[in-house]
Amino acid sequence: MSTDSAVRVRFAPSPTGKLHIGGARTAIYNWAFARSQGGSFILRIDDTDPTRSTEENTQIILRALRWLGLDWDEGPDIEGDYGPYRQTDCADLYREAAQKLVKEGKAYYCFCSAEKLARDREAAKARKDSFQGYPRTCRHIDPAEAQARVDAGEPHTIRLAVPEDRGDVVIQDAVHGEVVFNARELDDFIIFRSDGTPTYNFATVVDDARMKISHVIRGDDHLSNTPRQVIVYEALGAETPTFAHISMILGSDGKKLSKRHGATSVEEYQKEGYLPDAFLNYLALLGWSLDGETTIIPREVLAKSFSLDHVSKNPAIMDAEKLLWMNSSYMGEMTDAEFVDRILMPELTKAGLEHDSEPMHEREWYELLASIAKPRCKLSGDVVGIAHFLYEGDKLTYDQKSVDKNLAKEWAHDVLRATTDVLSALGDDEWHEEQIDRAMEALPEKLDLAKRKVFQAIRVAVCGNQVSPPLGSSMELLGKEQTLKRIAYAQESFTQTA
RNA sequence: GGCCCGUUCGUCUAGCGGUUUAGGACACCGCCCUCUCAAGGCGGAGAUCACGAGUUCGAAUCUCGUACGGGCUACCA
Repeated sequence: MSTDSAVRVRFAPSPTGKLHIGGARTAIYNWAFARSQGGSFILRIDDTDPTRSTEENTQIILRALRWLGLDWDEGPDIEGDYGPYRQTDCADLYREAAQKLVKEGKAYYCFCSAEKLARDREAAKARKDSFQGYPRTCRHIDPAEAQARVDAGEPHTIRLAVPEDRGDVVIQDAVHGEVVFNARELDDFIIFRSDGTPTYNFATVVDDARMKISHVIRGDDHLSNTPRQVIVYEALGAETPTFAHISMILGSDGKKLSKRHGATSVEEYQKEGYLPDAFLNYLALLGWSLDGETTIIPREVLAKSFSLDHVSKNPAIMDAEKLLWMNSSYMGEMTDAEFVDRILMPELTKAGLEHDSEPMHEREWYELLASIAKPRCKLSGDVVGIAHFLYEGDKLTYDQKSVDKNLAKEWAHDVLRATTDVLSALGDDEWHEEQIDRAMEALPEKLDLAKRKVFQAIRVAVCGNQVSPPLGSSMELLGKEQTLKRIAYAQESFTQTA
């Protein structure tokens, strides 16, 4: 535990791929923890592996984090007092730190080749030895001799000398509680590769210590690495932070999340039409709960009330259905105006139905459309399918099945004729949802037909499908002229005149 | 192989020794609303709390073991 009271947490992705769901949740927890504690959230790019890290991935990750609405206080693009914020810019720092440890006898040069080590490991495995790690061969080489071999250019790595008498490494994990490891089970692990680059367990600790990180919140896969890192902190003479290891996210079959489970990257969810707030809410709840009752948790509440002791220990299976529900729920909570600006216009424009420069209708028209589209959308793009019939003009596509079932009937002709009569009687200033509905109200009785028959016939005539938004509002949106035109066309083309 | 972690309705979870006939959410089913589709309202079904011992007057909650799943054991992160 840090004596420095300032809470500083970091999210440190390696840009070896896009930001996946698990990483996103780790970022969310770090961010929410920082915000709830009034601390700092730091973004660091852990790109020590030059062969797999790319600048493109870094940008994708940054973009995904911004989309999620996670703002960081220090990072590669926001210089703070603890830079650099990319590990590739820290090469000298790691080298100096490692050499200092060698000088102090806390680390040593190892000349064993990777091939030999692999062979030894295989042999130990074959013998079923209980200890299959590094036998500390080079630990006992005289320092002067080792230095001479290094100076002569002999390939070498640097290994940390785990203190013989270290005993138990006890970790007070904020989500798991006390976890005990025996230092004897730890190898003298490599902290510097023969190519002169630091390994993960070394680089992160150097950086976390340098950046005064107070809480390390990361995936469960690092729990077993933690004792190694604690040893590094101790060798460095740095204070160990509080650790919090969060569980993994699994696919629907309980296996590790992969492509065959569908979308795995944040980018894909964005493209599929999920709202950042809904996505954030869903992910936050996957392994954390506010009180066990509340499911809709706005980001401000998350940023205020997140706490590590409500983080669950067990792995969570990603539930796409619930995410979808969450998304529709967030859309439903928007005001019509918000829905128009954030969903409707962008989607209609993307679909080529509207153009940025000049909207085809008045603002009220879009807000009315928003009010009927909202409860019918699960994903942003769904509005296009709902609104499409309004943009088809005279070239409405009629669904054949709907026509067969509702228009190609003996009653349909009369229904449409009677509808035309009552609607024509409405003045232009009366062309509103309520008036339209009222005008058509008496039709079933007048025609002595079931409501369902009557309105479904009208629906198909006007919307082209037996499934559509409510008739009154649909007609209002369509306009009197277009509505009557469609009815006339349908009557002529599909109905049977006895 | 060794070490470490996890195990409450199908899924996410509440639960921190008695208030529990184990609560909520998604999904599912039914009813209501209704001109279709949604949304909404009401209700239902669904968990021998992985299993087995122990501690205790009392255990989903504490301890130990077993099983199953996962992680680490790399010159990956």
